[in-house]
Amino acid sequence: MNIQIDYQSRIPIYEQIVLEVEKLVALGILVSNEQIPAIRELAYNLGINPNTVKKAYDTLEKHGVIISKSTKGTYITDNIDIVKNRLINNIIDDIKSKIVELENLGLKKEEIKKKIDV
Amino acid sequence: MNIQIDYQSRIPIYEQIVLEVEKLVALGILVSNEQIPAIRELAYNLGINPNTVKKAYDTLEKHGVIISKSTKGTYITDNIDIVKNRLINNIIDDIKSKIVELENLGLKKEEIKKKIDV
DNA sequence: GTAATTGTACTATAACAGATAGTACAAAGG
DNA sequence: CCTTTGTACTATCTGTTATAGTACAATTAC
Repeated sequence: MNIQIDYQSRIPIYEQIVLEVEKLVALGILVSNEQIPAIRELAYNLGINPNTVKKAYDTLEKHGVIISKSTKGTYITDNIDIVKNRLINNIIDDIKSKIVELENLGLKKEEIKKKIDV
Repeated sequence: MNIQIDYQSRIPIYEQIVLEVEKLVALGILVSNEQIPAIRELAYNLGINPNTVKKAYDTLEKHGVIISKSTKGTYITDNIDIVKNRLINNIIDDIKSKIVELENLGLKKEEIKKKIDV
């Protein structure tokens, strides 16, 4: 599993793992029912502590992205579409709120459209 | 100076002050050469430590938003337009990168346009 | 069988950024 | 003088993040 961590980032490592896995799922790189690396394995590969990976996996399970099957490993949920849609909607909402910010600063929709070139 | 701080936010207080002041400047609520509250005064009003406000003011001065005049107080720069334009460009860049994210997730420009309703 | 691997669950500690507390100084202005 | 201003320290506290280490039960592989 190819995950990129920025150790200088303000975003905690465990949360970067969450975001990266969700992105890989949304991109279709990780598919339904696929097994993802064991906690200790991913920790070793990233050069970080297993507890940190565990924390990320716990969050991902709470988000409904993965399912841990006790001694059998951890797997991607079979409901990828929900994950993808949630991700897309979050981004859309971000964009919308930023457009409102721009409007508050006096920009008209036409100017915004021109600047962001949609 | 009406500043809103979210003490639960992950964004540090001093940085929230920076963002809020820059927003007030961009909105035209704070105008060129206007004096802003003394460090101790704003700290008292917000119920926080003067050192925290000092850190925010230092950052704002580095950003070219305010100028401190030793014992005479602290003032808004006379070059508000630069501050405003920088703020706008930052938001635009944010939006652009999020649009790229959406495209990577398979959305076409037309779909994006429809969803964000620009 | 048994050794290795899996997720899980702890406790303890370290490291870091952010925030607070307190003190002090020089300069300006009334 | 006294107050207010920005500035400059040191020390400490706090909460989050991350590490270290250990242990256990269940499954898998050989």
